[in-house]
Parts: sequence; structure tokens; C-alpha cells
Amino acid sequence: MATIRDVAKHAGVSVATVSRVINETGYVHDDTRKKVETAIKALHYTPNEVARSLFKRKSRLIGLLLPDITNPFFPELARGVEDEMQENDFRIIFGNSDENMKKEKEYIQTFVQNNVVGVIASTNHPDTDTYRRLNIPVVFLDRTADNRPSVYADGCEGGRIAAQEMVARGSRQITVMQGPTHIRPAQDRFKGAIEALSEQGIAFNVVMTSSFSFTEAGTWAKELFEQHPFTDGVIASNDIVATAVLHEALRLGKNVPDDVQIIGFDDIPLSSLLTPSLTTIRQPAYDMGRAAANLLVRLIDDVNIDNKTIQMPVTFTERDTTRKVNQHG
Amino acid sequence: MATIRDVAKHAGVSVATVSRVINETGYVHDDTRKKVETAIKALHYTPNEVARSLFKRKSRLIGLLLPDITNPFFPELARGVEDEMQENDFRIIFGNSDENMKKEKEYIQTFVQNNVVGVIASTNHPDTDTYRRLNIPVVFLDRTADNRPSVYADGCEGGRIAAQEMVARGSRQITVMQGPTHIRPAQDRFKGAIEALSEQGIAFNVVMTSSFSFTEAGTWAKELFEQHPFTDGVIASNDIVATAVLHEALRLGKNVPDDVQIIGFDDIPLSSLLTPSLTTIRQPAYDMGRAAANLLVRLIDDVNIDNKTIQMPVTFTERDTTRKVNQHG
DNA sequence: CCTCGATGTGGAACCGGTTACAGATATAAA
DNA sequence: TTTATATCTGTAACCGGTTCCACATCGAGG
Repeated sequence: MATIRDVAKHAGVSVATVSRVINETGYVHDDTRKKVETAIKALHYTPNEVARSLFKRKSRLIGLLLPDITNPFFPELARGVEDEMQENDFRIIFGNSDENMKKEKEYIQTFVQNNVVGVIASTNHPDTDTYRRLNIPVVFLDRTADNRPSVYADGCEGGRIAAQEMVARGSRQITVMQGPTHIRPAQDRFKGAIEALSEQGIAFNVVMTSSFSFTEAGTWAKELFEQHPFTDGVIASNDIVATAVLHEALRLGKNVPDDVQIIGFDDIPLSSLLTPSLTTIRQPAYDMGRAAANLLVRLIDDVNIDNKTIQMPVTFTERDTTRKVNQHG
Repeated sequence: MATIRDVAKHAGVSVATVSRVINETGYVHDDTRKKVETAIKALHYTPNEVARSLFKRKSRLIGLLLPDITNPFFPELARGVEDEMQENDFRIIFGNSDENMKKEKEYIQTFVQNNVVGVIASTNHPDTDTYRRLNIPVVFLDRTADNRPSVYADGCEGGRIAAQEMVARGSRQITVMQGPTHIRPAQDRFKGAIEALSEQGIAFNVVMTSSFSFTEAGTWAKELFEQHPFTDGVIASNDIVATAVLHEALRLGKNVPDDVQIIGFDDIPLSSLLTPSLTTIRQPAYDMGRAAANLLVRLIDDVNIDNKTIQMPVTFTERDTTRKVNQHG
């Protein structure tokens, strides 16, 4: 690889001048600039980002920490982040945290060691030292931390909507699936749902689930219908769990939505492809990713930002696992 | 952030000694080592990877280039890569190429500028200068390039199997969907399928598709049944397209698999969750990712490697969009 | 013709690590 | 006691950029 000194020699100028040309800083005579530019082309020179990063104590890298790219909700987020970052000439160091604080910590550390200029993280513990001590901007994605930069959808509101719509469509023996206790958005949805049900005086059961994996979700779905066989409405903590519930219901010969209604959360690509297609509370994942990236870029550039916490809308996405509302009033 | 000089001062030794302690190289007296270690802890010192990388001309970063993380086949791959790399203390710079050579080139360039020590790429053009000129190891993933390090499943063989199984299950008016012409694995599958059909003297139609997006796939599915209404078997170029075909068939009131059989490719998580669940040619995506990462790590460590191209098995995964074979012999 | 600000360029320090090399001491062998 | 070798430590150059500062030249205004 050619270095800036090679270019300088080839062009018959000093390294300082070459640097000025590449960065378009300071004064450079037109003729000189041309000499340098031809030298750069001749040697196929591209500046070494590592050297730059060392001196400036700033790279063009940002860290992205997501729970699990294998969970279909996250690729959309990731893609949103990537597209926006790409357009702003940032690259992404990526890691899966598995909702595990130790892994998170390790990743954040290596991010810092690599001079990243910002971090986007889906963490359940934004208030730990791991994040507080960072002296680079952090944007929390799909998670909130009061008053710190974050992009998220209102899980609580989503849960409420799910409950209301389910009741409006006639379910009276509702089972709410409580997602993993250590995952914040799951708890918000749960809280929203049971609050709304309580307010309306509707009885409900609760089934706990302890992860979002496809394989385990089946077990909880079985458990649900064993423990609460007369359930006529299930509010799941996300679309993965909802899918498992749907499958189990069909396996048991139940008619969906006539015997059981099901509402999921997220609207992952899979949801619209199921039969019957899944009614869900949609989060605009791609847009959330983009918004988070955009916010981070602005924080990096130290733009004055009025609105550091961006709440994205959740929308009730009516499909075929719920009945039509006018059938029941 | 504390630097190595801070640590040296705090411990009353030279930077060289500190460096020796961190890297466990050369001689260091036990007492000295302890002094340094306490200093490191006291100052919360972690070495700056950028400075290291600059001097050594080698980082602990690798580049991962995938077509589109939003396509459900790739998160599994990515996760496999990440897990293996994590275990070997490498971090990943990630990018989506959209099967677009220009984007690829840009990414590869920035990878190099960041001193990555290796690259894993799903490219359709492994023989371009972009990859040939690289003087760091490259592993092609889900793609081949003769005799260069790669991990892939045999698309051709997969296509053949799909064709054979479909014929064995009684379809005689088969439509083969040809994936995007610029995507190698898609063409391999297509070739394998039509070869096998020709050998067996079975007539077939071809429908072209030009991307793997969920939204567009629906259009081609419609086209398929308009142009070839009597099709009784569809070999799709991947599970996304197969899903669209399944939906269209059901919409048209066809019985699957009795009127039309459908075979997909990949076995993405979605496939087993459809109704009817999708018969497909499975690629072990996660394992492929892991294998590619493992191979790259060995190449980086300059281990003598006998087997640089790893072919993973494709397996016929029988589900409910095909009939049982004994029904037809 | 002189002065001054704008323009143009290069030398060298610096970012935070690693390592070649030299010098010092301790220990073992002769 | 001398010599050879192993152990231990520090100085300084180096990786490839950026930028401060000093110095030189040029054109305009007095």
C-alpha cells in the first residue's frame, strides 16, 4: 500500500501538502493540487484510516449492538441503521448481545478500543456504568432511557391497543403472554395490556415466556392451552410467540379467529405470510433504525438537538387472526 | 482514557515493560509484573487497538459483506460468522452489498483502509480485481470461486434433487423459476433443476424473477399461474419466492400439494411455519457461517490448510407442499 | 517603494502503541 | 576468578496520518 510519503515524493511536495489536498483544508495552489492528484491516482493511494483515527482520536466507525440478528425483528432495524450510516460515510462494527450484560460490556469495550465515534445499542440496562461512562454519544434503539437519546416505539401503548382491540372484537377470556422479564419492551407491552384489561374490568390469565426463540415458543404455546383451555384471546409479546400460539391453536383443532383471537407484536415479515395472517401491533423497524442512525450522526456532529428521544408510532395492523369489529360492536 | 505511558509512570517503569506485560512477551520480573498489573487496574487501562493496528499493520477486525441482511437467509449466516469470530477475539465490520458491484468495491476499500485482517464475502464476482488484488485472506460464503477459499452449498445438486423429488412425486407439468441472472447460486440451482428434468425427459416451463424481495415475488407468482395455468409443480429459486407462489396458488383456490407441488430452497425459519409448511432444499446457513469464519481464522493464522473449499450438504426437507412419495411411486 | 494581509509550502511534533537494540545484573559453568 | 548465558529493563525509532508554526512569496493600497 502506498503511503502519504510515497505520494509526497512522487509529486515532489511535502506530506503536509498532500494532507491538505486530501482533506481540502488550508491553502494549496491549483498547480500543486493537480500534481498531487495525479500522484494519488498513479499510486492508487487511499489514506490509512487507522493512522487518521489514531491522531484524531476519532474514527469513521460506529458500534451497533443488537440482541440477536437471528430474531426477524432486528435485521430490519440493522438495515435501517446501515443505510443511513452508509450515506453518511460511517461503517459499522456489529455485535449480538443475546440480552446478556457481560457480552454487552465486552463489546462496548472493544468498540471503545477501536475508537468508534458513537454507539447504537438495544440494551435493557442503559443506566449502568457501561453506558454512563462512555464519552461518545450513544443512541438506544428499541429501548428507552429517560431523557437520553433513544428511538423506540411505545410498548405500553401498543399493549393497550392490543387489549382494547381484542376486547372490542369480543374476547372475554384473554390470556396475556408475559415476555422475558429482563427484556424491557416485552414488559412494557405486558404492562400496557394488563392495565387496559383491568380498566375495562376484563379478566385475564398470564403465561410467562422466558425467551423469544422459535423452538422454545412452541412449549409455551402448549402450556398456554393446557393451563387455560377456554382462552378465547391471546395477546402475545411478539410475533414469534404469536406464531407458535397460532400453530398450537390450529393443531388443537381450534378455529382462528372464531374460537381464539391472536394478536402479536412487531409485524415481522413472516406475520403477513402466515395462514391465517397474523394481526399484530406494528413497529416501523426499518424507520426506527434509520432514525436512530440519523440521530447518532447529528449527535456526533454536535448539532444542537432539541428532540433526543424519538418515539415512533405503533399501529394496529388488522389481519386474519382477529375477527372484524362490526361483528361484535 | 489512560495510555500506556500513564500506566508506565504510575508503575514506575518504562512503556516497553508495560507492553511486555500486556502482551506476555519477553522477560519481565514477577515483582515488576505485579506493579504493572496493579497500575493497569487502578487506571482502568485498556490498550488502544488503533495504535496497535497502526504499528502492526494488522487489526483484530474482519470485514463481512452480505447481499442483504433483510433476506431471511442471511441473518443465520451472519450469526454463525459472528459467533465463531467472537470466540476468536475478532470483531466484524458489516455491510450490505445489495448484489451490487459498486457497493461491494466501496466496502472492500474501506475494509482495507481499516486494516481488516480478513474478509468474508458473498459476491457474484470473486474473480474481479477487487478481490484478486487483496493481500489479505478472503473467504467466499454462499458462493464459490474455483480453488479459492470458500464455503458453499452445492446449488446445482440442490436443483437436481428438487427436480427428482418433484418428478418422483408425480408432477409432470413443472415450472422452474429462474432466479436473478446475476446471482450465482440462483443460476446453479436453476441449471441443476433443468438438467435433471431434461435427463428424465420431463417437459418444463421457465419463469424469470429478477430479485428476491417479498413484495416483488408476488408479481412473479401471479405471472406464473397466468402464463402456465396447468402447472402442477413449481421449483422456486428460494423460499421467499416459493412462499409467494404458495400464497398465489391458495388464492387461486388450488389445493397444495394435490393440484400443485412446491419446492423451495434454503429452509429459512419462515418455511416450517407456513400452512401448509414448505418443502424445501435445506442449506445449513448457521453452520456455513461458522465454517467460513473458522476457515478465515485459520487462513489468518497462516495454518497450513489442505481443504480450502468447503462444500456443505444440501438436504431435501420434506414437508407439506409436496405429496408423499409412496402415493405415486 | 514600502507595508500588510492573503496565499502557499515544508519541517517536525504528535497520536499510542510495539519492538530492535543496548546496557545492566544475576546465575551457572569452567 | 573469569566467562558465558539467561534474565530484566529502558531508550528511541517506527507505524501513517494531521496540524502547528515558521517562513516565503504575491498583490493591493498608501
